[in-house]
Amino acid sequence: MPSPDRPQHALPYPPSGSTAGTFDRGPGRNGRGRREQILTAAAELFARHGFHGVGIDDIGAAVGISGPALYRHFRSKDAMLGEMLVAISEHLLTGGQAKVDNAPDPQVALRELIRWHVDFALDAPALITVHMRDLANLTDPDRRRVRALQRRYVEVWVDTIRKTMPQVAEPAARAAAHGVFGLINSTPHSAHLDREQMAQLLSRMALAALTTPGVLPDE
Amino acid sequence: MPSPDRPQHALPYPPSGSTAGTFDRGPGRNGRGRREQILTAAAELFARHGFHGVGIDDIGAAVGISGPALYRHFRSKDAMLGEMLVAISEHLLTGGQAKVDNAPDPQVALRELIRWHVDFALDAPALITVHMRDLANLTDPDRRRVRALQRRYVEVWVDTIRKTMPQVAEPAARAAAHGVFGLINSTPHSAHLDREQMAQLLSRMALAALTTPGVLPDE
DNA sequence: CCAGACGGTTAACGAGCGCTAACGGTGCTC
DNA sequence: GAGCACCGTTAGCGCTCGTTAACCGTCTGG
Repeated sequence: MPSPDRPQHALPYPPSGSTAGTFDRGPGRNGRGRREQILTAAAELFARHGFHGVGIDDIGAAVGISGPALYRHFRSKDAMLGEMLVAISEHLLTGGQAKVDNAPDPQVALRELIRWHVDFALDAPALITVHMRDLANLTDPDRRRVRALQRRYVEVWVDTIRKTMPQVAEPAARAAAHGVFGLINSTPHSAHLDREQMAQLLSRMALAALTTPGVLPDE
Repeated sequence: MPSPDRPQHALPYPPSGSTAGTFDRGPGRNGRGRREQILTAAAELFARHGFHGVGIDDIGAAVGISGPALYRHFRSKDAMLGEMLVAISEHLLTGGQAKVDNAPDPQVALRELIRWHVDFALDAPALITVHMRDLANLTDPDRRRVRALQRRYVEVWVDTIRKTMPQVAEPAARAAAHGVFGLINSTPHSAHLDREQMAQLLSRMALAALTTPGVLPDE
């Protein structure tokens, strides 16, 4: 890892601050908490140093265990990234779809969609970063799954955009949606406003970019 | 490299399409062309597979030579990335600064700035991708240089934004600038429109996001 | 109370990869 | 035409890192 902030070496047993590890011993009753804890730590590290810039030992150290112990929870390092990105993509899609389904009209749907994505980006900047950057490091089947989910998520946006502005051509709507993702996902690069200000700013920029008359071309 | 499109193995000597390699033999008169050719090929590969996903042999193969031959032109693989990213950052900064300096007023300056960045993103999508994704893989000194150049480029934007809208607070302007970068840099993810349509769309989205009244908060 | 799953440990293997070493051919310059 | 800079080549070293092997304490269910 070339970057600074390399995680320290781990203590032989869970460090003081560890919440899990005391209540979830024994067969069967654990698993869930530990796996999530590992994925969270791994996401943070992947976001900072990139997938290949993080070693298995680093991830282990971040949760207070040693490298190879991770293989009790995941089949491989690739599987960690895969599970992480598939989970994000599914979360984004189902949440976005739900927002649209529950909205009374397309205008509200679009605002809700924007806010949904903004909230996610602000609450999980590490996941957003990894999601944007490390797609290329996925296994082929994992990448196919993630790509498929992404495509469906984009379609939700495209449909909503075209319902609010029926004269916009589909390719333009798709390109605009990608642009808005880029806009909103820029959040990890600028954390100088507080959360609510940032959410408002991004939401308004996104809405203005999409709905200002004359921006999206008529077909 | 996990992804498809892995470059084929190279022929022992420059392939048919090679432009350089025939005219620039001998001591002294070459160098420039070859280095650029290598950086271009490397940028393309880095963009597709990530810095660590590309081997020295892959880069060599892409320009028709074998891996270690690259060390006749670059000190190390890190140096290639470093030179690449420093060059981009300088190019972006000096070009952007020039646009602002030559503009008659801030409004025009902002439009020119947007168009400048859009053109660059559309003409060099590989460089943009690498620039966004592989900053973490730079050597510490290289990263410092790139970061410094980026900061200055952002300042050009922040100044221009605040000259057109003096009531906007600096942190908000900075966050907005980052957002617009994300918007414009999303271009590699959506190449479904032709160049000019894409340029217009991105420029208008960016301008609307920045200048629509009520979007950027008053201080 | 004991069988066994769970979830840790350390040691070590093997592959991949960046980089160096050693060497050779080509074409310019004096 | 001797010398040399340039720019290739192949062989191989050494390190990093993902992964597996072998082993062990702890807690639980029958």
